[in-house]
Amino acid sequence: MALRLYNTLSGKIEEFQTLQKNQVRMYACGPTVYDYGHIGNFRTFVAVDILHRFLEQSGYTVQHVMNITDVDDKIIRNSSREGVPVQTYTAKYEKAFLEDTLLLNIAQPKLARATEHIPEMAEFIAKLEAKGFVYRTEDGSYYFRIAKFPAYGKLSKKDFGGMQDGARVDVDEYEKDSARDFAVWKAPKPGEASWETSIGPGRPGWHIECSVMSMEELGETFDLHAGGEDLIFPHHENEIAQSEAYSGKPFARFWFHPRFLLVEGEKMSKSAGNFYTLRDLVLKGHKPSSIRYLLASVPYSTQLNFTFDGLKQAEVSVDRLRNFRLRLTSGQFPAGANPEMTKLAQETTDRMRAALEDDLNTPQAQAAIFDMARTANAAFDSGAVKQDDVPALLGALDKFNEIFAVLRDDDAPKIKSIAEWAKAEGRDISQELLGLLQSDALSDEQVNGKLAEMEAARKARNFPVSDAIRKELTAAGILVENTKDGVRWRRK
RNA sequence: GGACGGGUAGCCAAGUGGUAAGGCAUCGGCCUGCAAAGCCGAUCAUCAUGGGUUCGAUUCCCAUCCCGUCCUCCA
Repeated sequence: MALRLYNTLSGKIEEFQTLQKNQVRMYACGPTVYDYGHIGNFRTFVAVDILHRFLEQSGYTVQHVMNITDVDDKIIRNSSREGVPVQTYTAKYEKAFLEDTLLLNIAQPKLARATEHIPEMAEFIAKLEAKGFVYRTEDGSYYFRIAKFPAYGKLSKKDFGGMQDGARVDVDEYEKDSARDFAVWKAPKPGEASWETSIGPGRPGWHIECSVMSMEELGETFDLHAGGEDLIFPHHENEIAQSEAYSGKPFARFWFHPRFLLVEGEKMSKSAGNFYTLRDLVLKGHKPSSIRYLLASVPYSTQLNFTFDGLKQAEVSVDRLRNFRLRLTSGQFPAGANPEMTKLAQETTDRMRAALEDDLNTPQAQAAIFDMARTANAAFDSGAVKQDDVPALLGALDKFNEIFAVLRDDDAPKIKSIAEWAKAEGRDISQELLGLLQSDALSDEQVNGKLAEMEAARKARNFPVSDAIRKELTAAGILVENTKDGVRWRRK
């Protein structure tokens, strides 16, 4: 079997195929760095990351490029309002974005910054102009002539054939030949950032950077292009027009568009008061792993309802799997092997693979691992898990984690950097976050020392002392479990 | 208004032409010095509403209501 993916271009689920065997070349639209990333942004980036990880798990080498849009109207407006150069302004948010992706265990793609490719964009536009796809207006802007590109609309399934260019043309854009034509290059305006180039001064239009950078990094035709569903039109439609007009060849073969999320059942918006950046959530005391898990719990192809209740549930779910893993790594098992367990691990791995191959059905993959955990936990209790079964079970869990990336107990160190940032920015830090930070306060040695004391007290049946120590450790975010095989612990 | 996607238990949700995964929550039990973790059992779904097709629909078709995305710069 192979991965079957919904392709926006064909409007169908298709078998994913690459141009070169075992190699994927993909381009994902990244952030416009004008503010901190919100959870909607990260829903998209997590979805793309899951695709990336599953492709690697499937044996592909993945060449993954992501743009950083570091010049646009909003950036120019905000930076001038703050009185700082564009680069200073964008550097801050780019840094924050990259830290955020680390928080969520998003594998880092190769980055391509718009402002570092301005000369190439100018050349690209010059060639399009030479081919007649682009025209220059009196003020020095350049527009793409949609009428020259009959396939326009094939991605968004819009029919522009019957469109009449009416008299209803935007006042600012009176020079365009057709209202539908879009800017590939914007003439400079007083006080705005602009670049001197071979086609004159100005700055790039919104779409040109992606055409230029993706083709530069991945070739004129590559395997997959991703971005939020809102980018289908006009952004990706325009990219296709520019790129295919330029090269005369098909641009990306697969188009991957994660759907939007809702927050508490409603559209996320600042005015509705349900707008959250990733950092907002962390400051409220939510773990990055819970957030990632929740974002991955609904297929990318359907809308996700992001709720705080769901976030709590996600944390408990992740804990369950972490506990299961702890049992596997710290337990003592009778010698030998139980074929049932090996079979269970294999079936689980197969189920997860089949689920993900089915257009990345993440909840079914999760169901498979939970089924395994339940069955294996029951087998644990009855002593039916043997030494030789452990690697197989752990292996299935690892396969799961290669995709979902939530099982490491590393939330506390990650949160620490956010807490420091919050302090520097003068943001409020919740009690919950302070509590989470606690779990990193004691070193492994200190924890083990306390545990030794506790065990000694328990052996002496000095329960008041052992209970006091347990309480102390719990307060420090350490979960202690006493089992018949001895004591084990992990950071909550 | 047009195009498209969705409405499944208290919550998040998968899925199917033959009455429905998984997680969370709730209740009871087992285990346990306590706790934690785990297991077992139970409760919980007329699958938005109204029609139609069919031996049979939650799954296909139509209508209605609701939600979301896009219809030029929002992931």
